[in-house]
Amino acid sequence: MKQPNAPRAQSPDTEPTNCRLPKSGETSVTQQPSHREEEPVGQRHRVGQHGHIFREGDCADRIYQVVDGAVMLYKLLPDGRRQVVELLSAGDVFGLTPLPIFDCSAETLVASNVIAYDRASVENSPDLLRRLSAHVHAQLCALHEHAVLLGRKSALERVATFVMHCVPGRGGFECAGPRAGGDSAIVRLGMTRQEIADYLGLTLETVSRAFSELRRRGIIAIDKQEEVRVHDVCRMCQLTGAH
Amino acid sequence: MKQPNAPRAQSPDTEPTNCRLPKSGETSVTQQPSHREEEPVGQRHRVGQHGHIFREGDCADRIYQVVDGAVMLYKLLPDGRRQVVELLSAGDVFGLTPLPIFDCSAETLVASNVIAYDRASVENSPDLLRRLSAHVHAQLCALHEHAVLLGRKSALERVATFVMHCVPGRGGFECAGPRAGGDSAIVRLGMTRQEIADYLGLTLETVSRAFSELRRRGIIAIDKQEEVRVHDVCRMCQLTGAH
DNA sequence: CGTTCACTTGACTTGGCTCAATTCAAGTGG
DNA sequence: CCACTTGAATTGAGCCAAGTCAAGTGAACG
Repeated sequence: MKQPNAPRAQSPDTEPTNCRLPKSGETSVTQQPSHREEEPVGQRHRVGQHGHIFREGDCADRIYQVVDGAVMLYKLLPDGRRQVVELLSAGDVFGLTPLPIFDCSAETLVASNVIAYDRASVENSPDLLRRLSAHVHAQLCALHEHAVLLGRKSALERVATFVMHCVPGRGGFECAGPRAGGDSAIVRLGMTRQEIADYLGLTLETVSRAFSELRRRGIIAIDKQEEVRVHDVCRMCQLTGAH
Repeated sequence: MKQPNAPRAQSPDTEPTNCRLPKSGETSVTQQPSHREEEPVGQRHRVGQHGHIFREGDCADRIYQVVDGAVMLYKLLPDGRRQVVELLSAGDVFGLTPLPIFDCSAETLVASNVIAYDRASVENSPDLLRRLSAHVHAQLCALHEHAVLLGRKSALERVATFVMHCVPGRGGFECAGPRAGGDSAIVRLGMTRQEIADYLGLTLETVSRAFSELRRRGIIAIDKQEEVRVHDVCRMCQLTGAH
């Protein structure tokens, strides 16, 4: 047998154009204030929910940065299996590749603003390159972390880790630790079970079962399907496998 | 149950010093020719087989680049589960992190030469930063690819993918395709089954079984345990799931 | 020639996948 | 306001790929 959800991954609306966003001077172009004279300007674009910014294989002549919103990068195998390889938020950079084509597809999770830079000009602007690098290094570490999740964690640990990532300021390098007296948080997931599953390397059923298990244990409550109330953040953190 | 090989991952020789390599001017320091006047010089170090360059949590005041040899980056979970997050060869960059400490450990697979740059000076040298960036972008794409492997591929597909990565110039962006008349190759793995397993998110037994299965199918022959003869590269490539 | 260390193989167990209903939430229209 | 549709999430039953545990094999070395 092949493996997980081969026939289940939803096939996105296919319109194989080559560059989704309008080129310079077509629509919604906002000049960014340049830090120096030679600083390349980025074009600011608004992309609606579930809009594709580019697809795997498209000509990679631009580099993007998230201004606000949320973007996911994913790759597909020929038989339809999908893996979400990165979840991006404000500041994160995407579209980087050593090849002339993108290695993955980029789709917004919610309506978002992104800045598009000309690839060649980024490589010639030390200042911009340096500013982007800081974010890229953070993303590298996030990818390392995610490899551990995909390679070594159980389903429950994966879901617990995912939920913890949605709790701001906890579980990271400088976690404040358990706050005394009601260490709870309300978390908006902003993704369907299928999207979460494709990010965590699971099936949507397994993700659902993990949420149910967490609820059964009294660690979370599911308010509105997309909204999770974490009763005890610290206890949840224990379940991630990282502590 | 927790999950895979919790008690099996070998615990490396533990000597919790903070910076493994000698600082400037201690041993084996070779000045690199500087491209410009202000170009920061790197210190060249020779590291023996299975030598640690740094460990997760060490003070991250340097950035490294592989000159020759092979380096693996890995992370450990508190219970001992290990995931190899990157396999690096000549040109690859490591030690990048937004935090003041390394997010993973770096260990050589074979005796290697690496260049160590002062972190602060790299961030101030546009020229060096640009040169490193090209490699970093390639590594980002490799991490995306690896996330697909870890999240969505079967054991046999993972091992087939791994072996294909060891065949130079095949299976990539511009694969020449099946060569007429005896499309075979000899591949040196350079890793133990345990290391391969920790890279592929499997157990060493499963890796062993996958190799045996490939041999049973007549696709490979195992000459000297570390050396694999691939009889039909193209047929192997089919098994990776990517084609 | 025995010890060691890495690898292989077999028997058994199990976590997560597959398939198949149900349930739930949010429209839509009569 | 209530039936009906639709899409997402949940739950259950059964199965299989990969993990665990336990021998067994084989090459390397003193």
